[in-house]
Amino acid sequence: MFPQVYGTEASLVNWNFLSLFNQIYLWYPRGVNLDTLRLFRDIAQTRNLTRAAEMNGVSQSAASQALKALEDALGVALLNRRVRPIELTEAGRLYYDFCRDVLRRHEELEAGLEKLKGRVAGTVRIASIYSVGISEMARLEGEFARRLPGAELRVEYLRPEKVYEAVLADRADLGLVSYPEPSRHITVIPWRQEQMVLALAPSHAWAGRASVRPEELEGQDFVGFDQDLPISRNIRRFLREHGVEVNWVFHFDNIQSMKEAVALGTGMAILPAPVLRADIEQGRLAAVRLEAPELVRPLGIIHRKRKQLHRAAQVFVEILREKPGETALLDTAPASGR
Amino acid sequence: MFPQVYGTEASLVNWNFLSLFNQIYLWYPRGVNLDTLRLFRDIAQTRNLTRAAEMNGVSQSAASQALKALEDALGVALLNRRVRPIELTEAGRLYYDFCRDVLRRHEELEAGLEKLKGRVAGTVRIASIYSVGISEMARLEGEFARRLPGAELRVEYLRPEKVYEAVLADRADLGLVSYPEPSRHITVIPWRQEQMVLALAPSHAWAGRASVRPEELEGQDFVGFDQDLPISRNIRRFLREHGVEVNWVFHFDNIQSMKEAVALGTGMAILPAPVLRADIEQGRLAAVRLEAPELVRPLGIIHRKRKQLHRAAQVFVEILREKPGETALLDTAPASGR
DNA sequence: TAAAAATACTCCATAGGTATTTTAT
DNA sequence: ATAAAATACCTATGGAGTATTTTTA
Repeated sequence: MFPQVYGTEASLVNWNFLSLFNQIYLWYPRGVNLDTLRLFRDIAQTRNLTRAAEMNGVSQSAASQALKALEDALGVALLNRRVRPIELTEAGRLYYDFCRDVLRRHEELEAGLEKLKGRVAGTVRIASIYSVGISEMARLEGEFARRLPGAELRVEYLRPEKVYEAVLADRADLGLVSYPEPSRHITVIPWRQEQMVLALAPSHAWAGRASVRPEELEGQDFVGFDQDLPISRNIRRFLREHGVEVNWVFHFDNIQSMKEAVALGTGMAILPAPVLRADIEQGRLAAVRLEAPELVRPLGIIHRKRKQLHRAAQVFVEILREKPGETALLDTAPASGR
Repeated sequence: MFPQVYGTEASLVNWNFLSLFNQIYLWYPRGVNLDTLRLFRDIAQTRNLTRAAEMNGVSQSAASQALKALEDALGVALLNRRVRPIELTEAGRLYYDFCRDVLRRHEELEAGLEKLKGRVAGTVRIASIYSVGISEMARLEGEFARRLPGAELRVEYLRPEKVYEAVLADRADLGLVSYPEPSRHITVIPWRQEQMVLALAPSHAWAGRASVRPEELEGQDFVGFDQDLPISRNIRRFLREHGVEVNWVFHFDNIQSMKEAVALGTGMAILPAPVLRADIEQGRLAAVRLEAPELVRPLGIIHRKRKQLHRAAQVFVEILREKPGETALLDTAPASGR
């Protein structure tokens, strides 16, 4: 708090017993904030650091350190670690109650503020890239409505840069993007990895095949993404690594155009499997598995750093993350059910 | 929260519109914790950032940044800055209530924990170096008793290193030391600067003088502090800078022994004025002002970093800091009253 | 022996400082 | 003109990650 008050004079001085202490006591100081309270509440409830850490999107190590710092700040042990599963001490119970009270009070505050802002606290505003897909969203919307019957979900489909813009300007609570890029203002929550497959015109000779090896792509006509998109770089690196050169016929900056070009037989394309589902079902396109499990498109949830997500938005994030990344590994066949 | 999840792959990629945004939006993210709540409460009460900052021991700049971060996190303005003095918005009032509720709840928690620890929440445990002096402490104790009639003050006088030890081990809430040294575990709150004066035997020829110039010290017999104490280095640097060489007769590691040596006429000494008061009054020692206003002994309050000081301890710190540093500039004459 | 928690080590984001500019009376 | 608040710029630190060790059942 007053770190460099004596900086000029006294910190040149070194009392040797002090440097000694530095070696004796090694600890991990840390600020206590709402995240800490949530974490401790979850630790108290689950009696499991690892799980609580996971629930709060941090590592087990971070949870352990936060806990230690908390105990240190309070000057009292909150958990009895001599037993498994861990149990709360008397002080721990007091602190647990404190956490719950404050967290509840904070929810009230949020509700009050949302009301002021003239919004229903239950409205989640999503900005999404086109290629996340309507069908996927419909499923999410259903689940959301089931869990929070009173709440509303508003989804806007935008070009990627507009998604970032909407989140930054607080016109959207959450953004769904591919190759999510954290920045000073944007926090990324990983969502899922979509398997990339080879999209073909249904009339193409390979249309019926079970899979294709990368080497077979040599010299084929290809429809690609604009060169400066991350997904394009990824694909080109992949081809390079397999020593394959393809014949780029067209480049587009959006998946819709690429699909059309492929459907017209202009060439083949490497695309995320989920975006092809409807087209395959309706016979407009065919898809073949590529023997390249590493070729995926990461999707992420973005939101403004430090912005406190309200309850409904948190629930939506939970729903998104519930089905872990592996939706993506669905085969090229029209994925059965959900 | 998930900072390097895509670190390996995607952060090599740079979407140019993102870097653009980084230049457009410049803000100051910051965690919200109890300090923030206290700060905002004080801002709301004083309607004055600068004053509130001061009350919380941070700079005006820090307060401004914290406030901005807070508004950002909440997504709503808390203050109307178009007027002076600043006034709260509707949201600001909501947040102010929130702050008070949480802060009160936190005090309850603390009280509960202190009770558990078997201590009265009103007991402040002070570890102090000897030379802060009994008389000074008596005054402080009186003021403390006046403000918190139920509370108890327990003072232990220790050697400097033991003071640090007691604070580190949480055997003391606060420590009073000279040349306070912040460290990984210790936070320093500046307290006051004690003017250094020339201590003489009452029989010494200079005893009646109003002041002495540094140059006059050349060749005099001196009683000094142990060489490796910060105060000793300070004094020796001072002499060196004035091109003066004195004749060191004895070195001691504590002020009491030095005073005795001086009283016996072994030599003169440069000592902090306040520690001499009683001896001067009782005629055991004389003191003369040194024409060296820069020669001071800084005193500081230390406490464990991140340790939450309880209410009574906070009050004690306030009392300590109330009389700002200039007690120290009292002349060598037996300081009149307070 | 396996699962959970604690610790070692590292990195970079950020809280907060000083200095300066902008804003409101 | 002046006092307060905001901003520019910079640095030390501490929050949180991965990797490893220690602990309990």
